[in-house]
Amino acid sequence: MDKKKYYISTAIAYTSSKPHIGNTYEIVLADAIARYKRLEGYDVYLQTGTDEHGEKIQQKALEKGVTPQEYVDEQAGIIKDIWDIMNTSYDRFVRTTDKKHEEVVQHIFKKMYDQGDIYKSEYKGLYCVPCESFWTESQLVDGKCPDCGREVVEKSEEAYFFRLSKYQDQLVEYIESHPDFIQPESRKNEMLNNFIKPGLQDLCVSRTSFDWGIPVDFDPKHVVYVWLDALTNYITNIGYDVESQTEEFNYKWPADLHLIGKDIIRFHTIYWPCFLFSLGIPLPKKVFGHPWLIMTDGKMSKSKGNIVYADDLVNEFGVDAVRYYFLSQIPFASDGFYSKELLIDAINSDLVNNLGNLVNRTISMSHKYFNGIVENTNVIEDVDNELKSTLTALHTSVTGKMDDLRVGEALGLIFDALKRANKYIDETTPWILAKDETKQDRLKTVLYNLLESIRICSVYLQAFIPETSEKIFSQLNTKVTDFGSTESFGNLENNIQLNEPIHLFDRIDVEK
RNA sequence: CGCGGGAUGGAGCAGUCUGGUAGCUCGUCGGGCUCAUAACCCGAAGGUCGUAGGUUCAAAUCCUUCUCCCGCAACCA
Repeated sequence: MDKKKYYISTAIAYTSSKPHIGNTYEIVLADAIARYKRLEGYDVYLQTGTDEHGEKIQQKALEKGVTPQEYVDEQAGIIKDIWDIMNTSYDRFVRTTDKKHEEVVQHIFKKMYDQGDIYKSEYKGLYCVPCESFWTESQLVDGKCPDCGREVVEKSEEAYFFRLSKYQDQLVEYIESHPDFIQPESRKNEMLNNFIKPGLQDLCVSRTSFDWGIPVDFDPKHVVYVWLDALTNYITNIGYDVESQTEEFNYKWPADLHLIGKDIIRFHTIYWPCFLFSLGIPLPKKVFGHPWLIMTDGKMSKSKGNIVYADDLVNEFGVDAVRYYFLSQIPFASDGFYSKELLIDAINSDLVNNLGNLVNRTISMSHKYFNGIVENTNVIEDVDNELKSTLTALHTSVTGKMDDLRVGEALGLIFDALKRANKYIDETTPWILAKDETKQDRLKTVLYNLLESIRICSVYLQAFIPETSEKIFSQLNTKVTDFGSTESFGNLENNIQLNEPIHLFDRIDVEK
C-alpha cells in the first residue's frame, strides 16, 4: 500500500443558526474535492464539524430557554443532517464541545502560557455598560454604541494575550516563501498588506464576560477565546496532544487543504499559523478561501425573508441537482449568484437536455436496435476520432482543474464532452444506419462509442453527482467505474446487457 | 489618499499575469433532424469589454483619472 494521504477540512460550522445555502456550499465543495481525490487513489480524510462555544451561542440558548449544551446538541444535529442530505462523504464530524478536544485545548493553552507565548495583561477597550459589550473605535456609530446608541466608556479587564507580534517576521517569511499557501493569490496580498505588514498586535485569547467556553484550567474565571478553541480542531481530532502525538496525527498532519470561506481567511492565515509556530508543528499546505454564493436579489437576511436552505432545495429538485448547481455555477475566485431561475436553468439545460437526454436516447436506441446488447464490432470511421480524443483528454484536463481547485471548470469540461457526444449522434445518424442491413456492425460500434463516452463521463461525475453516476452505471450494467479506466477509450465491457432507460432528471416546468 | 476585489452583447461567466481578429452557457430568431425528456445538431442577430486620457504599429489586456458596486478594517464568529 503506497497510497498517498490527503487531509482536507472544512471550517467547522458555527452553531448559532441553521446553515443556509451559502454555508452549505462549502461542505459540498469539499466533498467533491475529497471524492475526486479518492477516485484518483488517495487515502482521503475529510473532516468537518461544528464550532459550539462563544457568547452568541450562550445568548441564543438563553433566548430559547435551554442550556447552551442542549442548544448546540440540537444545532449540531441539524447541521449534520443537512450535510447528510447533501450526500457529503465526510470521514469525521467533530464538535468543539467534545471532551477530548476541550482537554487538549486546555493543554495547548497551558503550554503556550508556560513557554511565554501567552501572558496575562489587561484588555482595554470601549465598553457599553448596558449592553455589556466591548466595541472598537471603528465599530462605533457617532462615537456611541452601535447597538443601543448610548455612551461608551473606557474599560479594562484582565485577559490573556497571545504574542502574535513575536511571530510576525516568521509568518511573512513563510507566506512569501510558500506562494501556494494562501489561495486564491489575491487573498495573500490582502492579508500581507492589510494586516501583517502594518504590524500584528497581540491577540486577546481569553474572555471573562461569559462562560460558555473552555475554561482556562489554571485560571477558571477565563474561558479560551473561541478561535483558539475552534482552529485547533484540525489537530485535536486527529490525535494531537502537547506531550504526545498519535501515529494518526503524524500520518495525517500537516493538512493538505483547509477549505474555508473568504471571510475567515484572516484567522486561518494569521492566527492559526502563529499558533502552530508556537506549538512547533508544521503549517497546513494550503488554505483556500472560497467565494460566496450570493442572492441575485441581495444579501440573505431574516428581515428580507429571502433565506434559502439547501434541504428545501433538495426536497424540491433532488440532491444532485443542487450539488451540480453549487459545483458548476460558482466562479473560482469571485462570488457566484444564486436564484431559483438560475438553478432551474442549469437543471434543464445541463442535466436534463445534455446529460439526461444523451443517456436516455443512447440506451433507448440500444434497446430498440439490439435489444440492449451492444457489441464493439470495431467498425471505425474517421468521425469517431474526435469523439474519442475528447473523452480521453479529460483524464489530464479534469485532473488539472481539480488540482487547482477549479471545480466548476472541471465539471464544465465533462459537460462539454457530453455535448460532444450528443453531436456525434447527429454526425453518425444511427436511425439511418438502422435501416440498412449492411450497416448493422457500424451501428453497433457507434452505439458502443456512445455508451463508452457516457461511462467515462460518469466515472468523473462520481465526484460531483454521485447518485446520478450510480444510476448511469446501473443502466449501463457496467462494473468498470475506476479512475484508471478513463485513460483510454474502449474499456466498457463488450456484449453487456443494458438495463431499461430511466429519466435521470425531470424537466422543471418554468411556468410554476 | 486605509487595504483589497469587481464593472465584458438581455442573464450568468471566461479571457487581463505572458497586448495582436472579443469567447462560453442560457435566452431570442431562422434552418435541419426524428433515436430521445418540445429534447439534439447547424446557422444568425446582439458587445465603442464602466468613464476619460496615455503608452504602442496594435489595448478588454499595460499606465494614469474619475464613477459605481462589494468585502475587510483585528477581540461577532
